Amino acid sequence: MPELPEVETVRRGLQKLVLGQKIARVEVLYPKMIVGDADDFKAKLTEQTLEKIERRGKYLLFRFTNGLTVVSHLRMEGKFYVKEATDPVDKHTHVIFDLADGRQLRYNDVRKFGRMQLVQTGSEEKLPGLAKLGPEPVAETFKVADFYQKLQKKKKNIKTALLDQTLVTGLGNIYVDEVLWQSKIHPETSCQKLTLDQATILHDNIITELAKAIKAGGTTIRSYTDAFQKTGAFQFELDVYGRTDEPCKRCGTKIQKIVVGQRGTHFCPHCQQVVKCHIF
DNA sequence: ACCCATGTTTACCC
DNA sequence: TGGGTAAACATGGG
Repeated sequence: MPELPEVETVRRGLQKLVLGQKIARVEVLYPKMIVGDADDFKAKLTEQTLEKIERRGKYLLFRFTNGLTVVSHLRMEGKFYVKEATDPVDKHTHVIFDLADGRQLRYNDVRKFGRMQLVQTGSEEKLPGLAKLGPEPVAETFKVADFYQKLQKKKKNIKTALLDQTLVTGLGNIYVDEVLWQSKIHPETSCQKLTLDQATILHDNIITELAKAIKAGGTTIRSYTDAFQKTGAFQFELDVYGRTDEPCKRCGTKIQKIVVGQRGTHFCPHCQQVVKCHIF
């Protein structure tokens, strides 16, 4: 579910709901959710105030007083909700933050893939997941020249490379299929065979697509909701993802679904052709 | 019953 | 050592 636009939508919702709140107590119902010692996590966060919520790639960064940061990754199905303490607790709720005003910030995750970790603010950049992240997908940080140079060194297909978060951060399976379709690039194209023109088109499409998806509140395919338990609207704007056997919106050819790098991959066999060799 | 699923980390290989 | 790839994580839905 959550790729960058969904994580950003969650961040904005939480920012409105719980900013400035003091943590009265933390309950951890599924300790594996916490990287490190869950008791330590609970003890250190108690009585701290949430000052800011930031985001890096698909990671949420909860900034607390005393230089503490909770790094949270929602992975496939993680969600944050804000509930009254008296509301019934869902069976997939794994962490509960009691707020001083009587409400609770609850972390819910059907598949239990998500993780949360308490670190000293600033040191999150050294965590394995964050250390190798590429630039945020905005014009200020994501530069074509750098993107193209890195593509020249990658020995992978473009879809797998875009999913690994090192060229640029934030794309997941849905948006990768979308930006490759928009750019008329076959998902199995070798990175090294992309031209500077193709890299430029792809770069621009990545920036605009993710910005549009944020504006729409993200994409809900099966279960994504934001902090208000509201679904996104971008699923209505998808061009290829999930459109297997439906006509390509550009040329009418049936959209195909194949597997690339273990991931279901949608593309138009007419608009997106593999570059198999260079003819000089 | 079997296969699939929006993501990352780990183990293993070259 | 660095890069690439497949399995692992855990659960629900079609």
